[in-house]
Amino acid sequence: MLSERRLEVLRAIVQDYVGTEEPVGSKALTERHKLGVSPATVRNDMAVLEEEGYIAQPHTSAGRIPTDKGYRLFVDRLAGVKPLSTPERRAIHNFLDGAVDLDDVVGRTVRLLAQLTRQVAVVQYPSLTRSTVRHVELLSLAPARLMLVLITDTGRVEQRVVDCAAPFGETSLADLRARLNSRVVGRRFADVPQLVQDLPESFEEVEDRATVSTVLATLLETLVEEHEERLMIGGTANLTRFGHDFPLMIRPVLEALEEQVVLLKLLGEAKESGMTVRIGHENAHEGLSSTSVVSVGYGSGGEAVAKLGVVGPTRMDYPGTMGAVRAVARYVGQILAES
Amino acid sequence: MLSERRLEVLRAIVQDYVGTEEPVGSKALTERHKLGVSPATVRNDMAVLEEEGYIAQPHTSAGRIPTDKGYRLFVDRLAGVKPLSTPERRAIHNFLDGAVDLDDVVGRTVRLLAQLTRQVAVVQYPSLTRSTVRHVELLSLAPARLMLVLITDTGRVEQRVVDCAAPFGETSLADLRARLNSRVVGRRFADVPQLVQDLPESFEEVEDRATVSTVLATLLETLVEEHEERLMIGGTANLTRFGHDFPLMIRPVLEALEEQVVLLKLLGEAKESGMTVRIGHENAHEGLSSTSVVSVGYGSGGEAVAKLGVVGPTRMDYPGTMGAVRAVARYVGQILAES
DNA sequence: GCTGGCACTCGGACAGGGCGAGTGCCAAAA
DNA sequence: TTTTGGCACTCGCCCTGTCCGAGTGCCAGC
Repeated sequence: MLSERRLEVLRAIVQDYVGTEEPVGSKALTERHKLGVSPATVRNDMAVLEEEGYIAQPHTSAGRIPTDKGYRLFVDRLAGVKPLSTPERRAIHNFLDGAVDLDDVVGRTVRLLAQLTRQVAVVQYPSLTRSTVRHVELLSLAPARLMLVLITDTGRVEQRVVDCAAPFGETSLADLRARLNSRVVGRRFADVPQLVQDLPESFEEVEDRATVSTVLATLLETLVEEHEERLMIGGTANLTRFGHDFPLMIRPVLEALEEQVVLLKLLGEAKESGMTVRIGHENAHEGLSSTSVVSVGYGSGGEAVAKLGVVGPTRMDYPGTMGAVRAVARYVGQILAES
Repeated sequence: MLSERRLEVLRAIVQDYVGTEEPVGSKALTERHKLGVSPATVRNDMAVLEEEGYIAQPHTSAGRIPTDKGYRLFVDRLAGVKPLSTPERRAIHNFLDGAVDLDDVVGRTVRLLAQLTRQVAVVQYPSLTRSTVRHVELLSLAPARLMLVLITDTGRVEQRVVDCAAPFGETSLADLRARLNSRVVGRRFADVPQLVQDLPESFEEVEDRATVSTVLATLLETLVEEHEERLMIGGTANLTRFGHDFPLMIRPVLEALEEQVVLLKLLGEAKESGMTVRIGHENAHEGLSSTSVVSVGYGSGGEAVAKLGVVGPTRMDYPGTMGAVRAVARYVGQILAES
């Protein structure tokens, strides 16, 4: 177990390194922080911290930098979440209040997060399966061609064209539309499958039954498809602030960010509730092994319907970033609840 | 006027520089290309080309590199458009054929273009104003709340929520829906405003007239709004192949790419028909002053409904890039026409 | 357990020298 | 007039050696 002072030394190292981007030595530490001990003592503590794997030195005769394990300890035990300043809060409100539709909300959120944290922001669209149905619409585009439109309580709209084997009459269409809506409106998407499974049987015409089945199949397919998991990223220009070695780091990160699948997995790995911080090698994807990901769920009501977060160098201002991410997530939740 | 041989020298310089990324000297030129003259002659030609501003030398005693003006001449008079290889064509088909909806088409196109050209790809969604209406749908979400859904022949779907002052009955709604569709289906969006302007008057109830006006206002607003001009970008990881000085160049480019407005303006400046190549400082945005943009319109029928293109270093393989951009645009056009 | 002192290590910055690619100019050849 | 070979010159790059200083580890003393 590390003594209180050693933890204090680690905290100081992290803070200084995040600020200066340079390995921090014992002398500088004692000058900038009131540790109440001499550099020599700090050196001993550093030796222990290094022994334990919390810090490392890039080369002999250089200062120390925190390891992933060091950041982990810092985040878990040494750092709080820094609340935002009043101007920052106001900025969030100003920025988000003018949004007109869901695309706009997500777009603004991405830009806001990127600006606030000065890092790469990732925002997932509210997931279908966790939302509730506001309305289901069926329209006929051509005799044997329907369009299915789903509207969620988070304002998301999903549409899909359905080709039927046989023409489907207007009355049957109205009928199906009414029944469908009466069953699913207000329910969670996750519950939809079992709510509609017996619908085809209630139609008399054989052809109609087939059509209804096709429509329902499309509906269910829409719900499970990966396509539901859209996301938006922004602030990639902030990658240039990565550090001196950014030319080497930036490429794998950009590549990872281009792969929606990777990002979705990244967010998917985060805890369901509360904020998740994944540091360096804790991220499965190796392109992201020198980045940290701070993510949190957000939602219109009590529970999360999607996640958002930022990706930045492991050497990031964790308290500030966590504060910004949390604040934005909360406010986006409110916005969605209102709309 | 430059002699034939001098043009040949310029062409050789561009080709070599694009290939090697290094200033090219007179000796190397004569070795790699069969110019039939000695290095000394080439030196004289180079002196003239430099005098005229087509090439420049980064420092004394280094080789020459093409200037923007040099690339311009190269593109205009010296280079053809390189047709794609058979495997490349096949790749386009394979890649694009599986698309299920418009988002998917655009997404695949972006990835395809980025991969083919190894540069940053930008694809604009088919514009509303140049598409034709396939269907207009009105649904009632709540008594005084409607949803307007627009479907275009290019498969694009746009929806908007309309809040009305007064409730709007089901019959009025059906009535409006029918009238609206009978007037606009199959027409170009650009013509919609004048086609619907007298609709409110045909309703008897004063309240209904107000509602109809509101709905139409929203409809027209949807058409003109910037929001219509969505686009998707991809392949930003290719920016790392920019050259040795990429750490300096990449930032302004990333910043420019984040600004949809900038990109839209960029594409907007391109010619309506045929391919447009903007080289270096020809681009208005200064962050892009060391990049070239190759863009072209694409569309489902004869005329262009949107544009797509790539952004890369001025030192790019113009013939190859132009070939890829043109081929992709053509095939996307076909895909859209079929769907 | 803390502190001051001390020798040691090593990376980074700086300067000088050699190398070589490339140039410009010029006089001679075609 | 154009092309060519020759030649002196320039200058960026790389390699080397040196110096400097920050930072370390260790140790003896408090």
